[in-house]
Amino acid sequence: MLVNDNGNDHKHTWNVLMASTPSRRVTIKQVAQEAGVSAQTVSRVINERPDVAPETRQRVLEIIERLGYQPNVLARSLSQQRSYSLGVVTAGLMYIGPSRTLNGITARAEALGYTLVLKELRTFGGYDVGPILDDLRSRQVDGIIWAVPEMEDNRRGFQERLDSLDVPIVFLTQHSREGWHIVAVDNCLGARLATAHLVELGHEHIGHITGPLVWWEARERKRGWEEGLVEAGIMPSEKLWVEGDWSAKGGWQAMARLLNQAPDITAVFVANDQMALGALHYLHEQGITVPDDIAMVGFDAIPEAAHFWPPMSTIRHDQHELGCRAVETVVQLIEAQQRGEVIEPKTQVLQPQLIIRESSQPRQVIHSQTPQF
Amino acid sequence: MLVNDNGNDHKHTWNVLMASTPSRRVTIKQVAQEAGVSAQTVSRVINERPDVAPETRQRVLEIIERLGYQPNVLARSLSQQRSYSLGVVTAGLMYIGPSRTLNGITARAEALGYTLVLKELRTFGGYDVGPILDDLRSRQVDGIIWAVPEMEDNRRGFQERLDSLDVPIVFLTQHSREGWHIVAVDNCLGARLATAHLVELGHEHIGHITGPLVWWEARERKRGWEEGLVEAGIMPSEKLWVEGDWSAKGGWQAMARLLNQAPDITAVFVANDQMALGALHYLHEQGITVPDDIAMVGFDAIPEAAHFWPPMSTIRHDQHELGCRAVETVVQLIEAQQRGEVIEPKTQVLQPQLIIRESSQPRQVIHSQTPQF
DNA sequence: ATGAAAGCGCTAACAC
DNA sequence: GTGTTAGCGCTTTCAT
Repeated sequence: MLVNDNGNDHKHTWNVLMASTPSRRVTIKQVAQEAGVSAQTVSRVINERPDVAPETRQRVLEIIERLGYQPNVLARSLSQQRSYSLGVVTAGLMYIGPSRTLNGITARAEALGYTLVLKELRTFGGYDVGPILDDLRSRQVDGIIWAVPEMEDNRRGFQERLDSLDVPIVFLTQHSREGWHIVAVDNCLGARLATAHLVELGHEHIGHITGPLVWWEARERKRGWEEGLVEAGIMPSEKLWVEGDWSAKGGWQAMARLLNQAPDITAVFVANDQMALGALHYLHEQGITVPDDIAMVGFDAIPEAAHFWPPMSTIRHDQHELGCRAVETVVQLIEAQQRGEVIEPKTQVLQPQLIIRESSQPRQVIHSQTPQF
Repeated sequence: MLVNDNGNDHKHTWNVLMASTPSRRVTIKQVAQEAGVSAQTVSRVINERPDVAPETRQRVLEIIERLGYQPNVLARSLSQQRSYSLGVVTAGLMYIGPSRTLNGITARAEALGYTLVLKELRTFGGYDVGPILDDLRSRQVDGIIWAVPEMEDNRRGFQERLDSLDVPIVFLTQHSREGWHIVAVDNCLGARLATAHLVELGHEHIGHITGPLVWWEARERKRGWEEGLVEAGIMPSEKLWVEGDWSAKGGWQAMARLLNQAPDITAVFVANDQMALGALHYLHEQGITVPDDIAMVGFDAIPEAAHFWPPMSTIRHDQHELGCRAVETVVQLIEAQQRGEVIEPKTQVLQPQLIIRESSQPRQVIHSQTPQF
C-alpha cells in the first residue's frame, strides 16, 4: 500500500506521511524502486563499493538525498553480524574522575567509527556481572569497556564468564591480572612520587588520608605512601594514616582524626584533591598554616587544585587518556578477532606525574604574588 | 551444519564452538529445535505471553538456561520497529555539570527499561545538527535527549528539521521555545536569589562575574543579577561585571579585572562555583578578606563549595533531576506517539535554591568553629 | 496452545 | 555492472 502510493507522486505523498503518521522511514527498497535499480545496487552505493556505474551511482545518490534516506544500522548489523558499537560500563558519573574517562572514551570511539551503548552501575560493588554482560551481548556490541574501578569483590564472577565470553573486553583501573586486558594508572608510583617529594622537603612525620580502602586505587596509593616512607628509612606507623571517603567532607573529618592521633605530623599526603580541599578547610579552621605548619600533597590534579588556598601540589594522571587507550585496545581486539587472530592479554600502565605548588613549598619560600597556573 | 551438529551432543559441541571460533551465538531456532517446539513458541516464552502450556514453558526455560540463550535485541528491534533505546547527545563531559545530568539520565533510563546510545559533541557550537540526528535515527533510537546547553547559534538548523523529525526529542538547558519540549533550570531566578541575598545583607555595590556570554545560562544568570539589582533600586552599571569562562583560572583573572574597574564593590555574585574558587584565590593573594571586605555567592552548589575557604554561599540546582525529567518526558512522548496521541510541547522549569554559608555572612558574625555542612 | 508463513531492512553470494 | 536469492534473528498474522 504504502509503496504503491509512493509510486505516483512521491514528494507529495511523502510529506503527507511525514506530517501525519509516526511514519515508516524510507527504506533501501523505496530508493531502489525510485531509482529503477535493485536494492543491491543501492546497497553498493551506500557502502561505496567500486562496482557501480558512475551514472547509476549518481542517480541513486540523488534519490537518497531527495528522499532523505538513512540506512537502518540495526538491519545492517543484523545481516553483517557486526554492530560497530561498544558497550561501556561505568559507575559514579556524578564524580569528575569517571566522567573524564568517559570523555576520553567518547572521543576515541567516535574517531574510530564506533557508537557507544552506555550503562552506569548504581553501585560500585555488590552487583552480579552476569546480567550486565548478557544485556550488552544481547545488543550485539562488538566489544566491551569495563570502566568500573576495581574494589573489594566487584570483579567476582568475571573469571568464570571471561572464557565463555565471545566479545572482547577491556578493563580499566584494575589490578594486573593474568589473562585480562587492563589499562590502569600507576597509583602506587604516583603516591611514591608525592611521598618522596615531601621527604625531600625535609619532612619526617608524613601522614596519609586514604580513599575508601575497599577501592583498589585507594589501597595502591596507600601502598605507595608506605613504600615512599620505607625508601626514606621511615617506618610507616598505623597512627599516621586515616581512612577517608574521597569527598571534601570526608577529608575534613579525616584531617581532624589524623591530627588527633598524630599531632606531630608536619606533612600529609591526601589520596585525592577533593579530600585535600576538606583537609585544608579543617586546618584553616584550626589556624594551622599550609605549608608552614603542615605541607600537603593531593592526587588527581583536578583543575581547581591550582586555586585552592594555598594552591595544591598534586599528582596528575590522565584519565582522558585512560579512556582513549581503552577504546584503542578493545578495537584492536575486535579487529584481531575478525581476522581470527588472538592478542595476548596484558596490562597497560600509565605513568602519573608530580605537580609542585605552594602547599608543599619549603617554609622559607614566600607566597608568590604572581602565580603561574 | 552448525545446527545439525548441535542435534547430537549439544553441550559438548557448544563448548568447543565457544572456545574455538568467534562463535555464532545461540539463536531462538536452536532453542526451539532443542525443545522440540517452534521458534514462535520460544518467542512466546521469552516475551512472557500467557498462551503457552505451563510444561512447555518450563521446558523451554530450562533449555534457554542450559544453552545460555540471549534474545538478539537488534533482531527484535528490527521486527518490532522499536528499539527501546534513547539517543543522548551531550557535550563537555570533562566538566561536572553535564556529567551529573548524564548521571540522572542513566538512572532514569535504566529504571524505565531503555538503553542509551551516547554521543558527545567535541564542541559546544559550530556543528551541523543534521548528521548527528541522522546518525541517531539510523540507529533507530525511539527518542532523543539533546543535552547540549544552548549557546550562540548551536540550535540553528533545528527548527527546519524538527517538524520532519519522526522521533520525539527533548531539549535540556535551553531557552523556552514555541513547539519544543524543554527541561531547564530557572537560572535567572537563581541569580536573583543570590543578588537579593547580597542586597539584604546591606551591600549596594554588587559586582558580577559572568560565564561565557555565548552561553544562554550565563546570559540568564547575568539577567538575574541585573533584575535583582533593579528590584532593589540599584542601577547595574557596566563597570560592575566582567566575563569569565566557567573555570577557576578564569575566575581568578576575572576577579582581578573586576576589582580593577570597580574597586568599591563590597560583594560579588559569581556565575559558578569554580570561578568563585578562583576569585577567592585572587582575593586571598591580595589580602582581601571574604566576607568581611567582599562577600561572595557562587552558583551550582558543587559539594566542594562547602569546603572553600571560607565556605561558599551558592545556588543549588539539581542537575541530576534535570536528567531524570528529560528521560521521563521523552519516554512519555514515545508512548504517546505509539498510541497515536500528541502531547503539546512545553517547557519545564526547575527551581533553584539559595544556600547561605560563610562567604556571605554579615560582617559581625564570627566564623563558626563547628560548621554545619 | 501451537505452528507456518511472511516480513522487518539490509547484505553476502552467486548468477548473468 | 547489475539483479536474484537467501538469510541475519526475531515477531506478527493467521491457521489449525
